[in-house]
Amino acid sequence: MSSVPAPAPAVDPGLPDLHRAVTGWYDVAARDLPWRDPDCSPWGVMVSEFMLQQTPVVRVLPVWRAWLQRWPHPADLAAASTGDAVRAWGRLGYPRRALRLHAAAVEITERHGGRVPAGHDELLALPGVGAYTAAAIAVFAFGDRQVVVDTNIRRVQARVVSGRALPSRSLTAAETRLAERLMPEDDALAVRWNQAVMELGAVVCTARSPRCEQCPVRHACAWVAAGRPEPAEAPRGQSWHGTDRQVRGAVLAVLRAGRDPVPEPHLTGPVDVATGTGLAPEPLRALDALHGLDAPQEQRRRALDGLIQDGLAVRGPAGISLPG
DNA sequence: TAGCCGTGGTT
DNA sequence: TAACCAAGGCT
Repeated sequence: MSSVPAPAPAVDPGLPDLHRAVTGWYDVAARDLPWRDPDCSPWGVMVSEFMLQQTPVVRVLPVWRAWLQRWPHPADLAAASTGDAVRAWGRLGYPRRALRLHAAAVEITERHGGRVPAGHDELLALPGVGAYTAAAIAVFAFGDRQVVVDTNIRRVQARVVSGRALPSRSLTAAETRLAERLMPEDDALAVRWNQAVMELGAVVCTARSPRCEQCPVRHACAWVAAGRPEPAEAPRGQSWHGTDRQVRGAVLAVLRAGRDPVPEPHLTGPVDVATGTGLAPEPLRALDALHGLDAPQEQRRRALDGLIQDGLAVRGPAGISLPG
């Protein structure tokens, strides 16, 4: 025994206190979300994780309910068309996530007997499942003791432990190691801990106006102790107006609004082509919005080509539509 | 790795 | 009001 080197010192001798404070707060303050229901299926958890990638909870809720109602099991979605998945995705944004979720459902159906796999590596191999989502499903659907590092947890760690206003732009190995050291050893407690820190970051330790007065660990927070210094680096800024992304979204909105193929010139041609086309009211409204952007034909064509390239749209004899 | 991929609420 | 931000993944 004496030859065994002493273990590295714990991050903080008060770690159990931290665990108690945060999970205790969570027990009282947690939002009642359907995918946190103990009866929620792994598939329900998985769908929620896909939808929550870069999309706020309040916008996910109604779409998630309708999705699970329509496709209660992976095989149900796998049997549907990708176009139906994209349409059901609605306006959640990043519609390629709908394609990836569909592809994942196909793979689960064909290679996992229709059941969401429980293993982290098998999850990670699914389309649209990265390090975060694999860990999240393993933890929240199967009770695994896995390290979850999302934007909320990164921010809480940056403030409470590192004393910085915001984490760096990209995830570092040090952050993952820190998350591992902070995680409780007990499996069940680790699940709650992950959920609780995430929730704390989502509703209290927010990016712009943190509600420190509501924070269960404000007295142990390094950032508060340092006087809440400003962020080290300026935010990147997400450009939108006039971008290809904006046009791409507007083109897809036209396709999503109706079932009938849209003649290609209506999307990419001169603006006046769009008038009196016999389109249903909804697609016509979306088409007006597209043309209201006043984007060059070249840009609209580029957007459409990109959508087709990505499998979000198909070119048929009668025009452009969502896939099959 | 940095840039790209939607959409709408908040500040 | 323009900018920022949101339970990321992929190339």
